[in-house]
Amino acid sequence: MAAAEPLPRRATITDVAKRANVSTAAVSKVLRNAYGVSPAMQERVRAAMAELDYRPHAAARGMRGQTYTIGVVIPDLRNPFFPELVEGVADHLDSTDYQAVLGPGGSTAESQSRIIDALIDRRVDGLIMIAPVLPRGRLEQTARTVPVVVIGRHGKSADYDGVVDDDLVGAGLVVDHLADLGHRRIAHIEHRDTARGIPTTMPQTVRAEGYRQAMQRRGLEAEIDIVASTYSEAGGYTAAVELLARPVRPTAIFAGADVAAIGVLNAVHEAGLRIPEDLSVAGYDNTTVAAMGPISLTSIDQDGHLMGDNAARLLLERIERKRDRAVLLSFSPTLVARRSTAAPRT
Amino acid sequence: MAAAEPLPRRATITDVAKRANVSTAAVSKVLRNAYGVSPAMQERVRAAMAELDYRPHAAARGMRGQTYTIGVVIPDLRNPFFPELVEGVADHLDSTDYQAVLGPGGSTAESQSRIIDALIDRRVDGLIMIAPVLPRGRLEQTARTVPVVVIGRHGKSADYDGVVDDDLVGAGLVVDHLADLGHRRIAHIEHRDTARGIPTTMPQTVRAEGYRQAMQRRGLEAEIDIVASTYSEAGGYTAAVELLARPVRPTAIFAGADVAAIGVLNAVHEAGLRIPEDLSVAGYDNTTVAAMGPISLTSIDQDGHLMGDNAARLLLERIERKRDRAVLLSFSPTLVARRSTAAPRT
DNA sequence: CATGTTTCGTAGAGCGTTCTCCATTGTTGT
DNA sequence: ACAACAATGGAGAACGCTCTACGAAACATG
Repeated sequence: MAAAEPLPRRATITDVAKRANVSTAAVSKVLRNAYGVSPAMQERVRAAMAELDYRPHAAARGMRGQTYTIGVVIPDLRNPFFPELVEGVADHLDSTDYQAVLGPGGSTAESQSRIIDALIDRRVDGLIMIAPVLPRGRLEQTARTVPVVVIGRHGKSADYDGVVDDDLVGAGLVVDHLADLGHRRIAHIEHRDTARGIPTTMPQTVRAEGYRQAMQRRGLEAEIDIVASTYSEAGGYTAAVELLARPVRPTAIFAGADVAAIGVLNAVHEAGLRIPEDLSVAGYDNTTVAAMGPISLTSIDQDGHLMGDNAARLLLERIERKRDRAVLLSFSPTLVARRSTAAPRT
Repeated sequence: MAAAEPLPRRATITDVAKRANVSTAAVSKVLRNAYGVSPAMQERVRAAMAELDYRPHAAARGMRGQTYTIGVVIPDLRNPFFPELVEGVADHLDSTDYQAVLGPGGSTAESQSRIIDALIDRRVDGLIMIAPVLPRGRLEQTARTVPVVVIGRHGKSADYDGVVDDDLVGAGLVVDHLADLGHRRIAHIEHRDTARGIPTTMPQTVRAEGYRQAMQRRGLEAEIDIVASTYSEAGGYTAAVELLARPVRPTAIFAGADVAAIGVLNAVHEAGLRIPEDLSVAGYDNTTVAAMGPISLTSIDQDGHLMGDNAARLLLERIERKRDRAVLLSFSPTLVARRSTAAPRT
């Protein structure tokens, strides 16, 4: 509307300094609320910043100090559990000067590596990695360059902090729930990574192990039946097809992830069987889909918001050097029973 | 492993220059493949970069030149359509020097505004905004500061480019599909924003208008029945409850978004009605949930990948000043018929 | 009143790039 | 042979901020 806005250039620290009749150093101090500035000067500088609508230039700050930017590496935007984590992180950071930025990581080690480098090139102050598939060595090497918190990898490390769901317990909850209902032939669908390495620390491995231990605990070791597939709709589908073709069918299927459970549902549907009358199905992650009426999937709920919140807290502690030892936080999940599980027909 | 890595400091342009026995200016030229570099020097510099494992420092580049970073503002990570767009953007950028970074925007104008500022403070070269809820003025003001492409807002602007799905056509496809099946009482669930402003350019408004026009075209203007609610599971649920309580029930419900359709499914389920025998339900967006066996929702598919790809292309054109006029690309959606729609019972 | 001790404020050198000149070549035209 | 010009490489000033010194007060101490 206005005819001539002569120079819509952004105000810099120099502009503010001129306006307030102080040095740029002084303005910088106010900005970082560093030591050595009188209330009077505080006031003047803040006023000048407000008048000029000044916002510090994060990239420029980064050249010497911090960027106040946290990079979050997220492998798969489609996984409905991850937004929960991100929201937890973002909410925590809202009360600080830091800002989260997401790097779309992709699901391969190469693409995740690329994104991590890209974020470091952009000088993030710290990195939160959600379920990274990187080899441990790469993780630790990165963690020595920049503060890192890893979400969803078990194994402890001296170089980074960790936040995990106790998948061992979670898998146990499912088995107990099904066994309590009277099931004995409880099968499990596991995610078997074709890639090399990182065996025991990934959630899928721990979930399978939890299933195994719980089956033993309940005296069902003879019924242990694990199908290796992938945590995806297609993976769940093929695994279910395989299980349904067994001479003696399982009466319950525990899929290691909700997405896979959906695939199971599809297969069961196609086979003309009914849930839960003919077969009980349980998932893991308690994603929003699980709660949907027509699906109503029994699942394990992890408090993603809480986990994200804690990850952010740990990272800030690390960035601000308030703590020297590495930490691994483990959160206990809970079971949410829905209509996809019931007592087996006798 | 190695006992003494004395200085794991990152290599800078100066290190490369020293190593190759040239000036930093020369290295910079190679980096930007600018004019005035002999093949011999090219070679030497590239070798030095490789040996030192040098990666340019995006933040520092930004001080004078570009950061090669594209900000993508995404309002809701839970919306399963958005990852499609992001993937399209990321794939396009993969073949360039640019890198996408996501800003978790939130669904309010304030939070989106904050994120946009935060990204600009971090000196992104351009911004892709996914379905922003900002007032048009704010959008254009931002667009005058930094190159912008907006996805999912109809209205044309001189200051930014746009990429949209032709929601008018999409809504028409649904009505035609249902009318062809023999339905007459086709109700529509609209997202009515409580916030002020931005009326005609938002997708929801266009979808409702498309519904209206199509109903007229099919001679069903007397049956037009729009319930204002929100595009969410809860919103779809309450709207459906309202519709099912009508003295004369609709035989088909066209929810403006898949999430809302899920809510409808829940309500119908609870009411003890069957789909599609008692009621046909259609959604919009063809999210992954729609395809799931137990849900099998007829929906409108937009090619998110293609839209994201084009948004990235437009943005790069704008950043590199290859084009002066603003552009609005409109993509035609297609209908995906599934089991949630069928002929009404006579 | 000379001497410490705080407290407040500024100068000015970086941080890792880009980019505008400018200097030095070698090549061409006359 | 000499100007004119293209091609190549480098010097050095930005960019917007932080941060280490250091100076100048103001105050307390003996």
